[in-house]
Amino acid sequence: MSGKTTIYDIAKELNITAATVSRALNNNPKISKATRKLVLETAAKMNYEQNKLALALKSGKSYNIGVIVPRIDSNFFASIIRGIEEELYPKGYHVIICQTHDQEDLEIGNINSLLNAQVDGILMSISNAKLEDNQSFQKLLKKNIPLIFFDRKKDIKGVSSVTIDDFKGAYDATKHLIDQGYKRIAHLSNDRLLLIFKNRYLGYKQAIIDNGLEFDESLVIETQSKVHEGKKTTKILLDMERPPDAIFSSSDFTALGAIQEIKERGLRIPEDIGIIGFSNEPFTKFMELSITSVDQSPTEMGRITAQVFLEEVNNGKKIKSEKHVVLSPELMVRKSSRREN
Amino acid sequence: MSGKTTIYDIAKELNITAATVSRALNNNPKISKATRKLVLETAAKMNYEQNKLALALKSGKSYNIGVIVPRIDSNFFASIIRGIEEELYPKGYHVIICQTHDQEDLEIGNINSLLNAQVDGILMSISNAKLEDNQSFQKLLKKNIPLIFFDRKKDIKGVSSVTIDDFKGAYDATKHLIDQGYKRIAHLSNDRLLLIFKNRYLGYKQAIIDNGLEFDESLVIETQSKVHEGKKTTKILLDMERPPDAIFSSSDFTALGAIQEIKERGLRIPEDIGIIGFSNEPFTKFMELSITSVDQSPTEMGRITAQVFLEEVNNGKKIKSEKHVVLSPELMVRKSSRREN
DNA sequence: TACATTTATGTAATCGATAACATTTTATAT
DNA sequence: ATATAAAATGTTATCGATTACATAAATGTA
Repeated sequence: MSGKTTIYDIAKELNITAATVSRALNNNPKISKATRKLVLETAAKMNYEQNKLALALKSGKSYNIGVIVPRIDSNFFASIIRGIEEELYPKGYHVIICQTHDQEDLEIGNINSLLNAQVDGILMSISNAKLEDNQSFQKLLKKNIPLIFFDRKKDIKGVSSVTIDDFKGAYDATKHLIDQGYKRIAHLSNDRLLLIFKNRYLGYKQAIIDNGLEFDESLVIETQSKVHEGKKTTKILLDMERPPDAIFSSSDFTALGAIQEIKERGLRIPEDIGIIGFSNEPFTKFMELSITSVDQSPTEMGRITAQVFLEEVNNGKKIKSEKHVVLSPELMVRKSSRREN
Repeated sequence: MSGKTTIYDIAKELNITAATVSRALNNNPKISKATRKLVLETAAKMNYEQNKLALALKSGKSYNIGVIVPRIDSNFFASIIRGIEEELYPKGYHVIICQTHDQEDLEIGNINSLLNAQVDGILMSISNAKLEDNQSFQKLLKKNIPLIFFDRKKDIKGVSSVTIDDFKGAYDATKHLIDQGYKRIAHLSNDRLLLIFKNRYLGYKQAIIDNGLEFDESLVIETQSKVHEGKKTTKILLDMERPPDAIFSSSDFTALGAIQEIKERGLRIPEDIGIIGFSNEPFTKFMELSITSVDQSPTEMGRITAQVFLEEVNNGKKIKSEKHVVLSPELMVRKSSRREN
């Protein structure tokens, strides 16, 4: 009554064995055309549907993959997940989502929880830089379950990654500001234990140096990726004896906070101060004063992460080779930094 | 070597049977303290971890639930998913995400695919109004698998839903415009075969009528939830013989398009024309000209949807009772409609 | 016709955990 | 010390599908 037709039901109905039914359903060559046809028809009639759970237990492949992100309700991560899902669904995979909220214990808990659920792979963006506990990762590797980092990675032997060239993104952004004539460029940084922020900092610094500007460490301030934090930090910058005339922010949200503070002080953007954010969040384009930002093509990143996973799976037991895909970011020049003409 | 310790391994190690191991691990009372301790220690030593797949096959509960949305990379749906995940993860559930991209075949495909994966329930926002094919839904119900609609629902007997009071949201928004002195209010609608848009239209209409304004059907135009569509439609409105002096849009994106068109014509907001959107997308608050919008508290909606699911699961075989939660929307009044003082 | 092949089907084990039922061991009462 | 109850453990079937191996049926060959 409650659905759930199994191959045994079909077998009984036709007075054959479950093995034969299984073979018929799987296009196994060792079966007569007549029987196959009969089984297929009966299966359809009885609304048979394969129980993937049983298959998974038998085969050791669940066709589920886990995706771990700090949070899902940010355009960046949501877009990555979109890309992953679109790439994997056609191949028969389902995507399980876990959020860590930047909590280390949840990060580890999620990994274990996904392992218990027998996922075929884990794609994740690590949230905690201090996550010294490589144990959970090692466990994955020992079990030969593909682990792939996207965006926020950790250097672990045998683990592939898909990231963007944060250094280049930052370098290009800073260079653009310099080209626009800005001389004293500040940088709203973030926890530099995380590679992405470290590299953005380094790219910024290199651009300053390469172009003969004075590099002033006091113009670099670490803050959190929140609007009000950006505002607070900008207050500090503007109150300096020699305030900056441009700000390259490692986050669109802090860039927005900076804009708010700058406007409150009656300063003009981009005439008096230039602003660039990072991530190309949708709102940067929507603002009347549109914000120049670095696009990370997150959907593409998700797609490629999924592809790298598929490659590893298809590679099977072969040599576990790391693959590191580095995508090129694109500077989206908008009003907040375009001073010419 | 490759991990995967099973209860049989532990049993062999201790010269007992798997059943005893299972009992020890599950705190079954029928076991001696000594054996339990021994098993627990050995399990820890051998890095045992329960295979949820085997458990799922045996128990018929996968502890996976499917969530089907049109797309995940919109703040609204991402926030709902966030709420769902946060509510269900602590209860041991994993959330599987599927996107339909508003395609009917994908919608049906997703349901079947999730069914095969033996999910314990499906939470979804239907994307296609024309989805006459109730077959897939009936299949779910027949199998006694909880199906719960959120936001975009369909009236199906036995199916619970969590929605917001779109009528009220629209009514309040329109009433607010009227209170601000706007006299000729247009409505950017959307496919009214979908209940949410139908109800927003009805709420708008009722507010117009209740407040003695003239209801003019030509001021209601269906469009798609895209910025450029909103712009295009607004063009039509502004070119009318008697153009509107306010626009209540069923989407924040069309509201944004409307603003762009209005500004290009040199009209002032909110002085000449008032604007209200729907959904309270993050950017509405970030804009310099912040947009008044109707908040749908999506994270809360997700949470409650999950709770309704849990209730149905715990209800077990009991009377299948529909539950319809209707959340109250909140009007977020911002600059785009605040004309007084 | 008799024997070798090929083809189709059946049998039974397996994946890992659980649980009803059976059996053994230990504790308690007489 | 013996009967009996209670506690602990073992045996085995089960969830649903797959598959190596065994067997039966069909076909081919001499």
